[in-house]
Formats: sequence, C-alpha cells, structure tokens
Amino acid sequence: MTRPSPPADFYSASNFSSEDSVGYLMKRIMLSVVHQVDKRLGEHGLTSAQWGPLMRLHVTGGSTVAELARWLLVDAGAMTRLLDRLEKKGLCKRVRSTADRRVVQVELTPQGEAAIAEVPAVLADVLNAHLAGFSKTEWQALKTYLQRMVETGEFLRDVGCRAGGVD
Amino acid sequence: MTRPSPPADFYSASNFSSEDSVGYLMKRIMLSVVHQVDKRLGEHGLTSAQWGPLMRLHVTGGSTVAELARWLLVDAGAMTRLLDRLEKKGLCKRVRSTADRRVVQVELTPQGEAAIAEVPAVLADVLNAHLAGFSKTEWQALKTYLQRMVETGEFLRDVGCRAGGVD
DNA sequence: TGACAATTACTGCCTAGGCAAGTATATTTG
DNA sequence: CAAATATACTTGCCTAGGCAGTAATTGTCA
Repeated sequence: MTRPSPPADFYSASNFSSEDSVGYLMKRIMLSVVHQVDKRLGEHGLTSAQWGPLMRLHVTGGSTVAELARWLLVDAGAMTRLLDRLEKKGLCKRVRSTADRRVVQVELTPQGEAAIAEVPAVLADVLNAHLAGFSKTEWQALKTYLQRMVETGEFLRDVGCRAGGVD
Repeated sequence: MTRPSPPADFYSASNFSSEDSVGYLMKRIMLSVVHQVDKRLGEHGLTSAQWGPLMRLHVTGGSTVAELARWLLVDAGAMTRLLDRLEKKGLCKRVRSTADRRVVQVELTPQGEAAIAEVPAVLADVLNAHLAGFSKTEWQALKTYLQRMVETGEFLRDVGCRAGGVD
C-alpha cells in the first residue's frame, strides 16, 4: 500500500466556486437519489436509513449490531437506535448470542422480508433514471472515477489526510 | 424543457450489488470528504453544516433565512435552528427587515468572517486530495458526468420520477 | 492465574434535517 | 377595500448520526 499520486491542483482557495465542485455536484445527486428512493419506499413505511440494514440482514441471513454498523458506515450507537425503531415496527428481532454473550444477533422477521421485497427494483430504477443518456462506456468510466476516489479517500483516512503534505 | 433520454438499464433488481452502485460509491466519497473537512475545520469550531451558510453570507454580504435554505438545499426550519446555533456562537446576527417585515436579514459578524477564513483553502485541499491521480481531462469528464446526473435529477423531481414510466 | 487490553452493545448529550402546523406580513384578486 | 392566496419565519415532533462514557464479556500475555 504505497503512496498513490500526489494531490491534484484543480481547485484553489482564491477561485473556489460551488458550481465547479465535484463535492457540491455529488451532494445534489445524492439528495435527488435519496429523495426519489424515499418517495417510493415511504409508501411501504421505510426510510432511506432503514432499508440498508434490512437488506444486509436479508443477504447475510442474520447479522450483529457491530457488523451492520461497519457495513453501513455508521456509528454503532446510531445502529442500536435504528434497530430499536425497526424492532418496534416488527421488521427485525434481536437475540442475545449464547456463544459470545457480548454480541446480539439480529434477524429479519417475515414482515421484514416482505418490507424489502421491492427495494432492489426501486434502487435499480432510480439509479437508471439518473443515468439517462449515459452510454455503457460512460457509465463504466464514471464508476472507475468514483472507485478511484473511494480508494484515495481510504488512503487519506489511514495516513491522516495531510492533504497538501508533499513533504 | 423537453424530455431527455429514457432511463438507462445498467442496474436490475435481480443482480443489484452495492459495490457496483454509483450511489454507494458517491456515499462513501462524500463521507470521506466531509470527514476530512470536518477534521480540519473542527479545530476552528465549525461543523460541516455550518460553514455553508457562513460562506454564503460572506459571498452575498448578507442574506435571508429563506434564501440560505434554498441555496443550501435544506429545510427552512432546519436553517432557523442552524442560525440559532451560529448566532449563539456569535458568528452571525439576525435583524428584522424594515422593508418586508416578514423577512429576517442575516449578517456575518467579525468573528464569523474570521471563522471562515480558511474554508476555501480546506475545501480545495480536500477535493484535490481526493482527485489525486486524475488528469485534467478526467476531472472535466467526471464533472460533466455529474452535471448531467444533476440535471436529470432535477427533471425527475419536476415530473415526479415515474422512473420506468415509458408510457 | 490475574492484570490488562479489546470488543460488543447500549446510553446520554449534542448537532442536524424533514414535515406539518401556526403566526405574521405581503401580494394578488374579486 | 376585503378576502383569498402566497411568502417568511418559527416551533414541535419525528428520524438520524457522531462522540464519549459505561458495563459486560472475551481475548491476550506476563
């Protein structure tokens, strides 16, 4: 895991404008995507934060609080409270593990299974809608760019992000 | 404002995977960007939600609650409470307008001006860091892709996002 | 074995956003 | 002008995430 390329020099403090910022653009896209997904899943009583853990539970066939929090990139405390709300709605249930009595096993209920039935279709629809006009090549190029930024971001987190640190 | 291209067909309900989703990738990038910006602005007591309105006030030389909320794409009620916190910290002040007594004029205080001194440099640094390895051409291509998705998202919001609605 | 560290889950306190209702003011319309 | 409508701001209630601290349990190592 050697150091990747040095930081780019596309932005500068003096002429920074929101319209040109990939951050602002991504924020607007994510707001739109989340809004559209919420609108279609809200009819089934699910919020944008709730289908994530339910889908993970579906895929794994049961998980733990810590694993869900790591997978969804959120705080463990937030996950505890999110599961409180999901359990209150009867979409999942918690069982204390006997093997390791620290961990709490989380499982989907039948109602939980039913609730996420349309999630993959909605996600696919909304993303496809936002990619209207993209060729397959452009879509793949976009994904490559984003994946590179994700990897760079993980590197920055590890080294502590002295962004301009060219030593 | 005619209808743009039909939705893409890159994603489907049956083989949807997070790793391939541009939404999941953008979420991870935004988390990383916000985390890095927070880490560097937090030393000056600013959170990721707070430098936005302060910068807008700096650029416009004073604004209103509604204008700030529209500019930052957040709820007006949330903006009221955010300004409560900023005012409590002495970074901005509110003055009831005399011309239109419904509106509240918001202005930066000298402390507010001082607080945002480093914001543009930090934003530029963090974005540049995340774009390490990008050529200028690739950066421009990425921006073009994102801008197209933003425009498509605005269209979807207007028409109500019947994503698959090919009629 | 026993002290120490690590992990898991939870809780309290904070910031933060969405939505709906309410109040005050301004604008439009009959 | 009066009534209806629109806009601006605020507030209450909800979901939601981050951070720090705690208790219980497990793992490590001298």
